[in-house]
Amino acid sequence: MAERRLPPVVARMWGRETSARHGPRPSLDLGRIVDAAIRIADRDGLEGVKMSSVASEVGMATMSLYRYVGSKDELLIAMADAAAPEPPALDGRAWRDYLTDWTRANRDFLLGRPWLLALGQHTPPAGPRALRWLDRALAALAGTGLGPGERVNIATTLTGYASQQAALAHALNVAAAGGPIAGLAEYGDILAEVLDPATYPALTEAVGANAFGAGAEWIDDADFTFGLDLLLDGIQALIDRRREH
Amino acid sequence: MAERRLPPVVARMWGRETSARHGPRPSLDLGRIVDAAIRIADRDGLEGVKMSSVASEVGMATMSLYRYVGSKDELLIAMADAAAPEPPALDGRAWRDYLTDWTRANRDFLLGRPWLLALGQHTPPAGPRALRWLDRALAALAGTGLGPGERVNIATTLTGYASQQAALAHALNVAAAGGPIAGLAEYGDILAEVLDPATYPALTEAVGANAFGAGAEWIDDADFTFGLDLLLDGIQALIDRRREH
DNA sequence: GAGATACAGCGTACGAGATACAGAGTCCCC
DNA sequence: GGGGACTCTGTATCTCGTACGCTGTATCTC
Repeated sequence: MAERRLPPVVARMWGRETSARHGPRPSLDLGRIVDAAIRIADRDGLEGVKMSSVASEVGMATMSLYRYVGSKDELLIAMADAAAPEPPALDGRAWRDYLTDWTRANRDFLLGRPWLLALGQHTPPAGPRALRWLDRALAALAGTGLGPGERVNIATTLTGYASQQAALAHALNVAAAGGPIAGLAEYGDILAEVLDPATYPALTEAVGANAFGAGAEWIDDADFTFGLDLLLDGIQALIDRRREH
Repeated sequence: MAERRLPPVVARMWGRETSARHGPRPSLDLGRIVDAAIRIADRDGLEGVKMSSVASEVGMATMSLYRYVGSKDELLIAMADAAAPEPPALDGRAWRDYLTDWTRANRDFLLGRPWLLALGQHTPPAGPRALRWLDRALAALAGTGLGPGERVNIATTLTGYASQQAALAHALNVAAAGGPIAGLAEYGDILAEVLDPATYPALTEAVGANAFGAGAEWIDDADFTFGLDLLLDGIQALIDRRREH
């Protein structure tokens, strides 16, 4: 088992720059580069983020970025963390109240920066922002009598729920704005055109009942709340079970 | 509002090949190409899927593929659909029984083909396989008195839950196998090294309590079932509410 | 002070990979 | 039996990420 170190960017995200002993001082820092990259992603989407475009945004040569990031993937990791806002303040609220707010805020910032969804979190959270989110959720669950592992588990599940909902809502927004499929109504039309009722009986019926037509319930805020309440109810049940034990 | 057609691959996925009137018959079909691509992805991961590697897998020149797919992205869309197995058979089971099975099967095939997770479903399902999955879930909910939109919504939520869980489990597997972060224990060590207790009080405590150490509860099958039951309980509650109305 | 040295910034070059284009062969249709 | 659409393919191009090495500079050592 080889010895593992922090991925270099992660170290830099925490300000653990190896203090230079010799040579000129760096004229930039990771933060400025990441901010520039985020600005570009907000404006042009993730495909606009190229090493060259980021470099010119900060006014440096392309290769200069590699003094700070090691690879484009590392830059993306740093972006994923820095693009999140600060988590909502706990303010002594009860766990359920707070976590509702927390999860909604989580979904909302993903919707505001949809390129975060395309990034896909393939790594456990290790940046300062992401860990601050995790910390607040754990703090909210402090008085519940749940074990530390359970609390982490819950926070993770809620994060997953938030990004799932964000991805869904975003897919719809894209569709409505004229993506490959124009919108829900179009989607229903396409299905109707293509479906064989023998192979897809239930779906055919749903299409016939206009489940995909305009005004159909799909994912909106009521759905978000509904699903979230399911999860929170379950957590409540778990707390109760632990308490009587 | 411009007229929308099916994305070209989708049409081909449904066998809507524009029947050739002149010229030589195609020596391949989309299915063979997609199968080859899936074989490569299973063996070498998603990075192994290049137009050139797929082409040589089917024994054709790279550019020949473009007679069938239009672009690499289209190929990926077709792969995403074809890589799913058939959904479990309903066999007259009750909705809850079936959907439990359905959701688990959904998670499992994602775990068996982790590159599907990296693909990220940015489009609503439109392939034959994906729609068969949707159809079966809708069928399972047929007798419940829920509206068509609600049923679709439920199926979507469960799919999301399955992929969320799969992504989580896969991230852990990668970590355990020596990804950028070696495993949970290492993760805890790293956090311990980096955290400032003043800014991350609850997290620090969790790390201290070994929430990330070996043997900590995280995501395993019990967690999957637990979360799933939460959702299903909620669905049951919704059904009951609709019934009394 | 006067090197020595490590490190910042950057120009150039290379390599991978997707895809545009054009030519050559093939087969259906009239 | 000729025309034209359609298939297959080689070559060329374009976009990007990034390795390498040079140049200058600021700090350290003596």
